[in-house]
Amino acid sequence: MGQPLGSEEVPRGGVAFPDWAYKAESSPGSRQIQLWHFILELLQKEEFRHVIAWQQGEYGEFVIKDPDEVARLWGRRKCKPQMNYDKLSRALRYYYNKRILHKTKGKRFTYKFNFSKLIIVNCPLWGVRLWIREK
DNA sequence: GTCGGAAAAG
DNA sequence: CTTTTCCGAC
Repeated sequence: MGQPLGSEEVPRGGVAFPDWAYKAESSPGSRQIQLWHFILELLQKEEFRHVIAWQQGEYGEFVIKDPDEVARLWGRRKCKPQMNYDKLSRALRYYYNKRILHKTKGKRFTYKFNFSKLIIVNCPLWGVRLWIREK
């Protein structure tokens, strides 16, 4: 009793807030939204389930069901009308070395977040769940 | 489709 | 630094 109302679930697991999860728009300077933020944003909304969705079975794995639409949405967000899946996927490929994503080989349009070093947390800034790196 | 080098933009 | 653009290779 007497617990403050309106407080969301607190992050589980002794969370630290390091690098890339917090590089949102609130970063010092002027950093734009990053692609993996955008992907996560789409993934959490039901209205985009026909465009991009989590793959059942493997946690962190997602399938782009409509590459053209994802590219269009991404292009709109970044004011890059000429965006297409070919370019978007190149940006995704740069994440391989950054250890944010990797490809699920053999599965079309399927990628996977590196949950080996990720942890789920509630992001108080957006009121959404984000994955951040475990420290 | 997917990969990754290279150059360029912001 | 991240992402965009272009593109040859597989």
